[in-house]
Amino acid sequence: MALSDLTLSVAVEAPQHSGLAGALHYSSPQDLPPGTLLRVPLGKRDLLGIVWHGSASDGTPPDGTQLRPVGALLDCLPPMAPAWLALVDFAASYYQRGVGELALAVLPPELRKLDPPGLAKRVARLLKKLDATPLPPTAPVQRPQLGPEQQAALAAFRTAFAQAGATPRPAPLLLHGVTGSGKTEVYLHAAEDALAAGRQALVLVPEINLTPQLEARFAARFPQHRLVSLHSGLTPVQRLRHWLLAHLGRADIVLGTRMGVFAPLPRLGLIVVDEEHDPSYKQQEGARYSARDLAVYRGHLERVPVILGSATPSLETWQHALPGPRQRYQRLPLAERVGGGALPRVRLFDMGVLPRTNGQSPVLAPMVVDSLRQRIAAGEQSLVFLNRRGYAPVLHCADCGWKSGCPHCSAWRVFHKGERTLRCHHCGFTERVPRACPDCGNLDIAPLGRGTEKLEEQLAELLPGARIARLDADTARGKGQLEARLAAVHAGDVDVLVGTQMVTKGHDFRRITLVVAVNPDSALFASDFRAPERLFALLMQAAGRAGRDAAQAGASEMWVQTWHPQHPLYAALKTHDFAAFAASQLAEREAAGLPPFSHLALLRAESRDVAVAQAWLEAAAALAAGLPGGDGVTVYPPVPPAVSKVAGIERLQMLVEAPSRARLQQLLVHWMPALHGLRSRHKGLARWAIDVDPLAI
DNA sequence: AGCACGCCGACT
DNA sequence: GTCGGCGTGCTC
Repeated sequence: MALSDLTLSVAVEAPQHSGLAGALHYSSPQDLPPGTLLRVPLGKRDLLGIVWHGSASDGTPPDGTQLRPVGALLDCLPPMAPAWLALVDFAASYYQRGVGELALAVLPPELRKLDPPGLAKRVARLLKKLDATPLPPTAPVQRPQLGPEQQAALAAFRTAFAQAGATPRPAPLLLHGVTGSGKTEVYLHAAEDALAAGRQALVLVPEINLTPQLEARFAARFPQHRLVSLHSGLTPVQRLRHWLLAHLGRADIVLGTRMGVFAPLPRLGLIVVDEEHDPSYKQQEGARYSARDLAVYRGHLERVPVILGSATPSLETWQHALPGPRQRYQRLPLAERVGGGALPRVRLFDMGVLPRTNGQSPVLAPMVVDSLRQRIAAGEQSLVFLNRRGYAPVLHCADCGWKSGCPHCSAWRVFHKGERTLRCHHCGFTERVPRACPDCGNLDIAPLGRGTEKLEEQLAELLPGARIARLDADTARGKGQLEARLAAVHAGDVDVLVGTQMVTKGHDFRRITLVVAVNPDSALFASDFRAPERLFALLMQAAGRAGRDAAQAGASEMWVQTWHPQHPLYAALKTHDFAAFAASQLAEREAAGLPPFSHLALLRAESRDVAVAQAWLEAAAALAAGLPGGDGVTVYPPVPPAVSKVAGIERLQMLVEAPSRARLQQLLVHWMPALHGLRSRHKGLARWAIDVDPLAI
C-alpha cells in the first residue's frame, strides 16, 4: 500500500458466523464518498461492496497485514444516500446482523453480479428505453369526493407534510379505518400532494398478491407519474430495473412488499404502510427485520411523514396512538364506510348445541347452511373461511392407532385428496396416500378433521347446484390460477368461495353478503400470546369482505361457528369494537409483562441432536448472566417451538425478556460476539440465530 | 457462505 | 502412482 493511500471501510457480503461482522477495510488511492458502489476482492472472490463510513473507518482494521486495494468503481450510479446507509446501519445493529450481510441482501441480487461496464450498459439501455416510451399526455383524472373523516385525515397528513424536514419531526399517522372506509383514497390523496411537491412516494403492502390491484389503482390515478413495484415475485432483471428507476429518481411511486422499505429514494416524501398489523412485514429468515418498524424509523431519519393504515392495528402501534403523555403517533379514525355501507352483522353459532354423529359435529350448522342457501337463491355471493388447507390434517387408522406422521418432522402429513398424496407442510415430504394402514394393513384408514378441500366437497353435497370455488395456497399455485379464480368471483360466476385466510385479505369483493368462519376457535387457546390479536384481525378482515356494496350492505352478515360463544374476543367482534378488544388485550399484556410492555428476543438453536442445542442454549444463558445489561433481563429456559423437528433437524428456542429496548440492545451487543465464540465448543450445532422483536414465540 | 488446503480409498 | 471424498480454516 502506497503511503498516500487511504483506508476505506467497505460493506461486503461476509456471513455473520465467519466472524467478519462489521465492514471490511481496503486501501484506495482516492477518497470515495460513503455509499459508493464498487467491486472488492475477498479471498479468491470478487464481490460487490459499498463504501461504508468513508475514510473515517469504523471497526478495527486488521493490524500488521497489508490491506488489499479496492477494485473497480460502479460509477455510473450515484452513491447510496447517507439516509439509506443510516437505515441499513441501524437495522443491522438493531437486528444483530453484519452490515455487509444486510446491505447486500437488500440490494437487487442481479446488481451483485455486474461489473462496471455491464452495469453501465444496463443503465444506458434502461434510460434509453425510458426516453423512448414517454408517459401518456396528462388526462383529467376522476377523483372521488372525500368524506369528512377522510378530509380530516388528509388535513393531518398535510400538516405533517408541511412540517417535514423541520423540527419537531412529524409524528407517524395511524389511519385507523374499518375495511371499506376508504383508506386507499387517503393514501392516493397524500401521494398526490407528495408527487405535486416533486417528491417520491413509497407504499408498502403485506403480500405480493395485493400489489397488482393497488398498482392498478395508483397507475390509473397518476398516469403522468412513473410507478414501479418491488417484491420477490419479480424476475431478477425486473427487480434490478425497478430498483434502478427508484435509485435514479426516475420512478415517482414505489409499491413494494417488506423489502421495499430499503428502496433507495433520493426524493422520498411519503411512506405508507398499508395493513400495518400484518405479520408478513416481519422477515422470517436472515436478518429478521420488521419493515413496518423500519418504515417508521426511516420516516424519522428522512423527516418524512409515515402513514400506518389498518382496521385492526398491532397493539404496539395502537399503544403509541393512545392519548396520554406517552402518545407518539397521531390517530386518524375512519369509522364510516364509504357510501354509507354498514359492517356486516356478526352472529355467533354455538356449536355445542349440535348433536354429534359418530362423535363428529357437522361441518356447518343447519342455520348457517340455510343462510348460504338463501344468499344463493337471492343471487348473492358467500365466503366460507377455514384456515387449514388440504383435505384433512391427518389420516388415522382406527384399528392400531397409526397416524400419518412425517418421518422427518414432528408434524402430521396432510391428506390431499385431489392429488392422492400425504404431504408435510413443513418440509414438503410427499408420498402417495397408502391404500391400507402401513402398520397393520387395515383398509379402513380415515381422515381426521378437515381442511378447505374437504369443506369444498361437503359444501357441494349440502348445496347441490351451487357454483363453488376454492382459493388457497394449493389452488393458487399455478401461474395465473389466483387471478383466474378471483376474476370468476368478480364476474359473478361463483356462488360460494371457500378458502384459507388468503381470501380474507384485501380483495374487494363487491357482491359478497355472507361470510362464514367455520372453526376459528383453535387460536383462542394457542400458547402464543399474540394469537388472539391475530385472530381478531383475521375475523375483522374477513367480516370486511362482506357488504362492500352499499345497496346490499344492510343485509350482510357474518357467521362465526364456535364452541366458545361467550369468549370476550367474540363479544368485541360482534360490536366491531376494536378499541375495547385492544384495551382488554393491553391490560392482559401489561399484567403478564409482555410486549408492548416489555421487549423480547428469541435465541434459536438447531441440531440433529436436541441435547446439543439444549447444551448450547444453556451455555448461552450462563454467558448472558455475567454480561452488562444481563441483570434485569430474564432469560427463560429453552423450549421446543410448536413444531420441534423439521426436515430431521431438532429446534429449540430461548426467550429473552427485557424491560426496555435499550436494555435488550445493551445485552445483545455484548452477547452476540460471545455467542459466535461459543459455537466452536459445541460440535453438531447446525445453526443458531437471534430474532429481535419476534412475532411468534 | 465460498473456496481453499489437507490427508486417506478406487481408478486411467 | 493420481482423482477426489468432505473435515477444518480463512477471508479486510
